[in-house]
Amino acid sequence: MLDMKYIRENLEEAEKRLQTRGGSAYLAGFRDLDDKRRALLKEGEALKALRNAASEEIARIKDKSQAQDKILEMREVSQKIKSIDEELKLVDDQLSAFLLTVPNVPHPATPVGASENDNLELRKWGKLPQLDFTPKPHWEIGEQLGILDFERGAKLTGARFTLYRGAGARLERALINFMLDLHTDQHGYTEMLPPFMVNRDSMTGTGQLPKFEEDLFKLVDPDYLLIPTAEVPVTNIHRGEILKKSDLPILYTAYTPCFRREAGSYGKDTRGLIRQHQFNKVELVKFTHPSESDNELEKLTANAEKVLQLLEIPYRVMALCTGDIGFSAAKTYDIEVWLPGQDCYREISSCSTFGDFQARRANIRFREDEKAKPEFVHTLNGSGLAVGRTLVAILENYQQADGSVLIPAALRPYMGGLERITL
RNA sequence: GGAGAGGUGGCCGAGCGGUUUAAGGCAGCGGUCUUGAAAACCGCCGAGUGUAACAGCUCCGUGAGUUCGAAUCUCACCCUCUCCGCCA
Repeated sequence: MLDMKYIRENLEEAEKRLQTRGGSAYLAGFRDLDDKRRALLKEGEALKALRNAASEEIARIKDKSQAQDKILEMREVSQKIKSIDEELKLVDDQLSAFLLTVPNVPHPATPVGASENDNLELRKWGKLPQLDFTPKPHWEIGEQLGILDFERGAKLTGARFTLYRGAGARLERALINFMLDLHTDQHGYTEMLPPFMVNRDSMTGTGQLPKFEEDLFKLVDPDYLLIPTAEVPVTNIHRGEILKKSDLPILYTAYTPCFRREAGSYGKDTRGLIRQHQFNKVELVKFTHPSESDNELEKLTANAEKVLQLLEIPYRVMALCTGDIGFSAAKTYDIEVWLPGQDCYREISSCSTFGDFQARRANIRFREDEKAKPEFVHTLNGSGLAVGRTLVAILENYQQADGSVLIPAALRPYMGGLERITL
């Protein structure tokens, strides 16, 4: 959520910056609602002050029959207050509902552009594998080795669900442990294991609600929603809290499955593991001092990159442009991994800073010093990494001419010493 | 699922219709004293909104209601704890 005061005082600038995302008239209607709200507030408060003073007076009069005039007068004032409050609540609800649907203002460093074609490539890492045979896509490798079963996944649930088997299941689990160990032991993150379903307040805090409900899986009876990313429960850990400045930055990592409806992506990536309704991810989340968030985004991205470096898989880092960043994000780096079986780079991690956008929604604050007023922290998060897509990258980059797949050296201890997956 | 108890400021905890601007304590901050520390004593010490600064207004789990006036009374919901049942 944007700062109302900022919008009020910088309406044109805010609108202009928002429009670099590609839409138009993001803030239309704000001025009217805001003026109306403030007028009602002022009127109501004046009447309440009057009533409070009169109530005190009535309290002091011992013989209440002497106070009848005042009481009758206040009865009318209270009626007036009630109707103003009702109207105010209506306007208030409209205004906050409106503000919750306005996306974040892009960071000044986010390159301006209309679509993913305008994203900037910042750096490349690793050598693309030179294969003396035609590389296969991971779904063929996985099916041939008997470690990925797409048909039975569909039988058990439906499209975009996959059954992992044997060394495939083990590899997924090895990757989860490998990533968590790296981030906790080497990068200073504290491991969390949060609930996989959350309430509406949590989804609103990070920005999934109210605008993106159709992307979420919902439970029927308690009104809970399955998390689309660990970002939601982990960022909401500190919802409504005032943190100690000395505790910042707070670094959390968490493994969770992620559940996404993928509404609107019918026919996209229908083969293989790339786009599933349920996938595993190890997430990195930070709560930082506002002055440190830019730095911390660089570090967080480097932490995610480290996973691919240790696995020795080539990748590149992209700076997303204003037209391609997510609703809550101010600035985003995508890490794209090389997939020889598909002859392209695919997103495997998305690392973002949200500025105070989520902190304002979720009311997460800190104090500059003991006596200072609380201020909003900055929140950041990134995949470290998407596990299923990492498994895809291993299958495609480490595939051999005979159909087997080598296990990256860093992962072998997590695979019981297994060096190669064969039929 | 059944029965009971309870949700008050960073924490503990009083208050159950009108000097409550939420008692008191702990923690925290500042000071006196001290070589220094501790102890003792004194002062400050929730959040939001608003103002040049005051003032004003709102907030005692959430929402509705009764009343001139609600932390306090009524109703609904949420959450926590205890016991019973069931259960990995």
